[in-house]
Amino acid sequence: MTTSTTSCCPTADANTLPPIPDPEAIARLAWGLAHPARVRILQLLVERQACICGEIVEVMDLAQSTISQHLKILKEAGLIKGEVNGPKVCYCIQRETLETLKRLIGSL
Amino acid sequence: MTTSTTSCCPTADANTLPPIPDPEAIARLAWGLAHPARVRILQLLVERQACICGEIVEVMDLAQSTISQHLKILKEAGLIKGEVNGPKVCYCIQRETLETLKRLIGSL
DNA sequence: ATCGTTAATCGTCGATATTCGATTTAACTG
DNA sequence: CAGTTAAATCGAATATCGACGATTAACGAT
Repeated sequence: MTTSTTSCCPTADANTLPPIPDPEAIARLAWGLAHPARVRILQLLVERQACICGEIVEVMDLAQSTISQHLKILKEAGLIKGEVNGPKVCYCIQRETLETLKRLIGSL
Repeated sequence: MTTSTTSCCPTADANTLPPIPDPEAIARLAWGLAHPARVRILQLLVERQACICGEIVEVMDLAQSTISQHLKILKEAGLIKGEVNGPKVCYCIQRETLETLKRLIGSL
């Protein structure tokens, strides 16, 4: 990475200057948290280990289609993943992405 | 806080169950980072210690008015503050808010 | 195969974001 | 005071979001 002109400082810059993270990557993840309903869903999924879509709908007085839309956004951001279980879908946090987000925010 | 019916568990819940952070507070801050241009501005302000508005405009090919708008949003979110310096305005990160954001995200 | 349940998708509406050029405001300079 | 520079604000066009009800799709059970 960086370059292949390895004459000087072969590993230094890679280690000492963590490249500035892609603003789009941060924005994309932050966007997942940029709505109270989505934050609440994430909090729910953290509180319980996982959660059926229907339970989320019950807790959060918003229409089922609206919740589904938010779940889609969270899924596209990679913040959650859903596992089909018969006619139900069980959602849970995608831990790695959440850690990535924390690390990226931490870089600021 | 909590309530004033102090009969049982006077301090326990406040200390052992860090209350679930207000989703709106998280969303409001995350919203500030939910656009690549705003992330880049924040990165600029971290990289340099502070930055004149004009410098930001030069770096980031967007119209001056657009940058000004993003700066306004960041300021309203409390993520930056601007200090008038003659005809110029010098922007810098508002450290406390950024730390708050990190802490809130960390709570997930 | 049909029904009932669960979740995703579609279509629409109003609200809000994003961007720009043009104008205004503010402050220094000669 | 007139002129210059810097930044904010205005106004408008476009795009995207957020919400909902209605419909569709997927699956289990009878």
